Amino acid sequence: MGRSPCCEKAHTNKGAWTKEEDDRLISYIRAHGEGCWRSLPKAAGLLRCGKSCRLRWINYLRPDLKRGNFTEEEDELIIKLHSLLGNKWSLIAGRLPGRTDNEIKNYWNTHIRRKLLNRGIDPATHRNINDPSTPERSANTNTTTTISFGASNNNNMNATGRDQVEDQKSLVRGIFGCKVEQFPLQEQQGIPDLNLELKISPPSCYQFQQQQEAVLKSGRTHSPVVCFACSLGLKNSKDCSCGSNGSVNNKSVVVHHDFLGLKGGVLDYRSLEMK
DNA sequence: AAAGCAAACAACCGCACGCAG
DNA sequence: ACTGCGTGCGGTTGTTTGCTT
Repeated sequence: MGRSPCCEKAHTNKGAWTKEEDDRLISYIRAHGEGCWRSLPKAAGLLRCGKSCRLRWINYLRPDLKRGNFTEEEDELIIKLHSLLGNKWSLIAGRLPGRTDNEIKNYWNTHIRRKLLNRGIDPATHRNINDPSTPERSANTNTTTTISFGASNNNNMNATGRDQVEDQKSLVRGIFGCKVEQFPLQEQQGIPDLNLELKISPPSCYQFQQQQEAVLKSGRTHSPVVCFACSLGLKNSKDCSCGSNGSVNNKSVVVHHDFLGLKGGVLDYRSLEMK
């Protein structure tokens, strides 16, 4: 038996939303909050599918949306993030406050794709179109692309390969706000591949302890120490090694790492694939 | 002014996933 | 373990808008 349809299609409106429908939806959500989209249309007196209501609210009616043109900085950030994440529009949107995945997706398809093509860059692979060594990588495939930083030590690598590795390192520095060289153990042992399916694993407790110890040894009282669990909004979780009050042994101050540039849990961590 | 075309935007659709029963 | 529900995501399609001829 198939699953039941999300709504009774025969009795729902489709197409563009009217001002009246918008007002009804806004006032209902203001009064009752988001959630239970399936029952919302009936409760709000709307002849719409719940999914349609959700989409309308998330993409156009939410009060925290930033409307208007994308800035040059936003353009470049989207390009960077897309090169790292592929068509994970919701993840990219999480890095751009006030922008929605749908908006970014449309903007990508109408503006940025052409912009990259004009630069001679393949928007799917982010590599030079004329470079024959470019590996095929479609954003729609399920293939996993890995960035192997360890390969940077390979003396046999050609100049293009080294450039690409440096680009990738630079990209990770830019996006994640850290230097690859900050993880000496990983350098020694060969840095594990960065899985572009974004299966991000928190750094080991050992790394965090090492940072703490270094701070304590240095005698600095306000040296920033990163807690990755907190950076993901997982305060007080079992993976949180800093404590929720932001202090470590009453000596150093933990700076909740600006993971993907989202301070203070702006990003709903559930949208990150933590595997 | 009108037709044709392309770009931009809004919305829909199907699928996948997490969760509760 | 299985099933159904609710929700979110990404791809695609439909509509509107603006430009060119």
